[in-house]
Parts: sequence; C-alpha cells; structure tokens
Amino acid sequence: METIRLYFDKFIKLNDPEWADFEKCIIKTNIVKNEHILKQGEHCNYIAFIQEGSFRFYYDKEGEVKITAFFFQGDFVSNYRSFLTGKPSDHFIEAMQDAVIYKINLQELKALYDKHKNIERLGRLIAENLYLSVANRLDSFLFQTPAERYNALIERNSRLLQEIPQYMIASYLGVKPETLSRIRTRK
Amino acid sequence: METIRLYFDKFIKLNDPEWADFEKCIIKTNIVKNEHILKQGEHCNYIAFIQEGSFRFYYDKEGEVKITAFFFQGDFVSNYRSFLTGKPSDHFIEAMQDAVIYKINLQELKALYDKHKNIERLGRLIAENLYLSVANRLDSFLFQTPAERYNALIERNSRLLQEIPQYMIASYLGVKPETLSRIRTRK
DNA sequence: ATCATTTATTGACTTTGGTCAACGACTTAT
DNA sequence: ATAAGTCGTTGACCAAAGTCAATAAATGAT
Repeated sequence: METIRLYFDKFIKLNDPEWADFEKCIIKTNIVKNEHILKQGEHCNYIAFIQEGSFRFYYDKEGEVKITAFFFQGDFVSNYRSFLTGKPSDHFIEAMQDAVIYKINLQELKALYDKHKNIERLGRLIAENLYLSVANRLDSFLFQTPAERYNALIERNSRLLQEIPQYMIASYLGVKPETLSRIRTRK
Repeated sequence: METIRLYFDKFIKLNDPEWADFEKCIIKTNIVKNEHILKQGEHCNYIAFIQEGSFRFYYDKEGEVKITAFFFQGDFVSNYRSFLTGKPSDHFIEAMQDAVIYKINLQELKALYDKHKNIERLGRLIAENLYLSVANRLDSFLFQTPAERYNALIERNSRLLQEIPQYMIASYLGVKPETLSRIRTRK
C-alpha cells in the first residue's frame, strides 16, 4: 500500500492519520483482461486509481460500440458522472490488459471529506484534474479534424497505443475503421 | 450582497464567518453588451457567477470564430482551464447582453481554501459541476448528429436562445450557418 | 501447422456537411 | 428616406466521411 501512497502524494501529501483513514476506503483489486469493472445500468460507486494496465470506457448504442475514453496507468478510472450524480451508468468499463487498480469507495470517501480537510482537497484536485481531461478532449472535437486528432493522439501516447487495435482507436477518434485506415495511408 | 448568498446556498451553506470572508473576495461588476470580460492571451484569475445576462465563450482561429460555450444566468463564467492551470487564455469571453456578475478572485479564493473547510468544499462542488457540464457537451458531439444537438439545445434553452443570432448557435453546434438553416427547414 | 476468426485495407458508391454566390428581409447610420 | 451593412435562406457544386462488399493480413484455437 505504500507504493500507492507515492502516487497520491503527487496530488496532495496526506499526513499519517489522514492516510491511515484514507487507506481504509481503498481496495486493491486484480483485474484480468476483458473483465468489466462497470456495466451499463450499474451505479458507479468508486473511483479507481490504475497502478497497472489499461481500460476502455465505451457506450453500446444499439449494437454499435463507441469508445468515449481510454484510461492508462496513473489515471483515475471511473464513470465519474455516475459517481457524482448517483445515476446509473450508460457506459461499460472493460480492462484491455490484466490490471491492478485501487478502488476508492464513494460512500467512504464522502465520509472522509467530512473528516479531513486534506481529503476534501484531494477530492477537489481530482475533480479539477478530470475537468481538464474532458475539456481537452472536447477541444479536440471542436477544433481538430480526425487526422489532426489522430496525430495528436499518437504523439502523446504512441507506446500505450501499440497494443490497442485500430478499430478501437478509430472509435475513440469518432470515425469508422475504414476512415482511420485511409487517414494513416494518406500521409 | 445577500441575494448572491442565496445562490451560493444552493451549492453549500456557509456560516456567517465563512460568508464574511468569502464576500471579501467577490466583486460585483456591471458589464455592458459586447464588452469582453476576458481576452485571448490574458490570464483568467477569476470565476464569475452570473446574476443577470449572458456570455459567449469563443475562440478566434485565424479569423474564424468558433463558439465553445454559452453562459447564462445562474452559471459560473470563466476560462476555467486558464483559471486552473495558470496558462493564458486562448478564448475570449464576451457579454451578449448587459450583465451583472460576481467575480471571485483566484488568489483570494485559494487563500480561503486553506482557511475554511466549507470553502474548500465549495471549490470541489464547483469543479464537479463544471465537469458535468463539459462532459455533457462532449457527449453531444460523440453521440448526436448536428440536428439532434440542435433539437436538444432548443429543448433545454428555448427562451434564452431567442436573443442569440442563429449564426452563433450554428457555431456552438459545430456547423456552418447554411447547414443550421437547412436543419431547421427540413423538419 | 492448419483452420477459423478477427482485424485492416481497398474500391465503388452514397450521404452529409462545407463552400461559394446570389438574393431578400431587417437593422442601423447618416 | 436612403444607403450600407448584417443575417438568414436557397441553389449548385465540392469535399470528407460513411456504407457496403471483397480481399488480404494477422491472430488464436485446436
């Protein structure tokens, strides 16, 4: 559990009593490839920190799968909307590789928000962090062409994307696999 | 100032000492139509709460104006990304009508985060709130056609949109004015 | 190693939205 | 009142991505 503490220190340094309480609401979980950690219709009652592995966050619209997000090592993975609103998830979260995550339970975290100011602050920093992620992704749709999105993506994440099949990357970029294939050849 | 307190009570009830400190970092400002409250290149050092009026949040890409967001009464208006990261704004914020806003200064707010747990919590709630807004807008681009976005928008905001010219709505929806005109006739 | 399945590519054609230009309805300034 | 601009609409054409189908390449299971 000490290694996870180092990760959280990057957000905020918790003192020993704070950490002791925080640790209690964390559950380390091993996930196997293709396992779902959240399904459509379920309530997302956790945020998980990814120590190892990667996930896809997708939506099944009448049989057509649309990938909304990828999550990698060092990211928080969650249906944060469902987590915040208490509404059931419209997305699935599936492991693309074997993974190790630390689940932080919603109810217990809320109790810790009341108890420790620094954990309340951690909650703010996580929210701000996730805001920036989704705002950047929105920008990529507002201001970039599919080809520009693709180039920016491989620029940022080339290694991590090696293992991800191209049709999933196409879905993430908002185009059909045929179109991504054509984008890749015409440059 | 008491009227603004009622608005903030919807997020979180601050007690009198908390409110007294919070009030000090708020500046009530009157804005005239077409006035910019933030320009490209400036650092956004505030979040403002809109008591009256509306704003457009836009990006000027080589002379082509793209509207990223509208803000209405009861919303927070800010370049929240610039506010969080400290980087200069790439967007303009312009009043579409005469407006009354309450600006909350960044540096003073940060000091209050340290001083009052409830204001730290207010910061979290604002971040979560803005996360949900931008996540919903991203979804509208991922899962909806321009026509569906248009219908959902007028469904939600029909009254407020009365005063906004159609070419701005087109830009917000991510289409050209000619296309929006055609969407409107073909139904 | 072989066969079956999944994934990626390519071609022909369709659909959707963009571009450019013209025009009419309204505003606004003089 | 008139002229100049702005805004919304319409038409003809263009460009980009989607669709459908065929095939090739890669992956996995036995």
